[in-house]
Amino acid sequence: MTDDKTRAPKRADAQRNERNLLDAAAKVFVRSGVHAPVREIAAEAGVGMGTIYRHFPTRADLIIAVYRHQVEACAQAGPTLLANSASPHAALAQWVAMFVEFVTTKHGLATALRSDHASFDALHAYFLDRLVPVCAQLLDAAARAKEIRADGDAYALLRGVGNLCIGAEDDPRYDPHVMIDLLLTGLRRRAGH
Amino acid sequence: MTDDKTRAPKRADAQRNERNLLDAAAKVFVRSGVHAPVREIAAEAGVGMGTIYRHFPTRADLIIAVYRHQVEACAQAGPTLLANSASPHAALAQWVAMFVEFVTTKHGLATALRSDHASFDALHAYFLDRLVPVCAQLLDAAARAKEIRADGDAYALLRGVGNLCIGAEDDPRYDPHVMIDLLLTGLRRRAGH
DNA sequence: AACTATACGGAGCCTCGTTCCGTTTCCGCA
DNA sequence: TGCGGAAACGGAACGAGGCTCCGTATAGTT
Repeated sequence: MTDDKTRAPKRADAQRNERNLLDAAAKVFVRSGVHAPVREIAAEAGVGMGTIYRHFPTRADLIIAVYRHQVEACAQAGPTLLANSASPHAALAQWVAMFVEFVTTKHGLATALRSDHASFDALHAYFLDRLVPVCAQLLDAAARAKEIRADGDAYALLRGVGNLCIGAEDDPRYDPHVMIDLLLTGLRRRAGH
Repeated sequence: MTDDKTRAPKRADAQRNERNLLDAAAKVFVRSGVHAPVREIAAEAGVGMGTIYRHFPTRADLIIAVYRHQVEACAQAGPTLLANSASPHAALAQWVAMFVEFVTTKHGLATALRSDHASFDALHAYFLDRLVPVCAQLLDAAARAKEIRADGDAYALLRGVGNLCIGAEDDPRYDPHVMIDLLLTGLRRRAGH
């Protein structure tokens, strides 16, 4: 699926700069959050701003590149958890917790995921494309095991959980885990039904 | 509680401008959302920008002033619903629905409520100060009626519900009501416990 | 070594928030 | 009625940040 050999091998300096940029961005995201000024990232990497925009036309592209590994890991954890957990619902809960951990750990990622600004469309699309199927699989398994209602919607659930993570880091009074537990509990089939 | 007579009656033109500004802001918020440029609001009202900042030092102040009526209505609806509903949980659900309706109806209000930007602190504070006690009262009544778990936290619930409303208007695939139902269901005491 | 496609850097333009201050307007008082 | 000064006004101007554009530098090729 990737394009290692497909077309136009990049020049050596371009490849080097791309790596530098990724490292620099990762560092800056930790320091100043995902919304750090473009200039700051360029400075950290020691390149001009033209370079940053050439490699990553939108901020979303850069964020995606920086966090790709973790998103992939999260996606792959789905089936693994399903195989190794006591029940599908437990797997779902663990997987959601993993997602929450990831999202809340990065300054402002949750907010960026929900930004309405057009330039973040690619970010939404990537996260959703990659994770909704995994979530759907977990939901499905839990539904088949009669542990949850059958009408769970993976897309909405992921959106909801992502939303619930917003503001987690700068508000000690608000703990998204509690709300997310409530959500997953609500999803559960009642004993009597 | 208001300061009609308390101090320094404003000049007639100042009062007039404040009204104009409120009307203009309301109109602009509908047209362009709560994040519309300050210049646009000033232009709509036919005043300079200095004027807008003099009356409403921060955007939050303006938003609060524009929506004060509705927030008050929402706050007052709490006790009324409690008195007139079949059960406290039903009242809670209705009240939350009312809040959701209000928040999702205004372009970007939900997002603004969760913006981490310092200038919106007043907005958070106002909404929370006004509505958390009402929510707590409903939660309390429901807990006393043994309809829900006793550990419900009004602050967290309101935050969570507000968060779940984010992105409702520009994503037809995401319906906050479903997620909020799940949340309230999760809050419910299980039959067996 | 010469040549050219690539890539680079950062000045510059744009939008938007916010401030500042010279000008205008209101209104109590003589 | 006319004046003086406090209260308001308006918008130019400044700073911060996003994004573009193009003259310059260089890797890779012949």
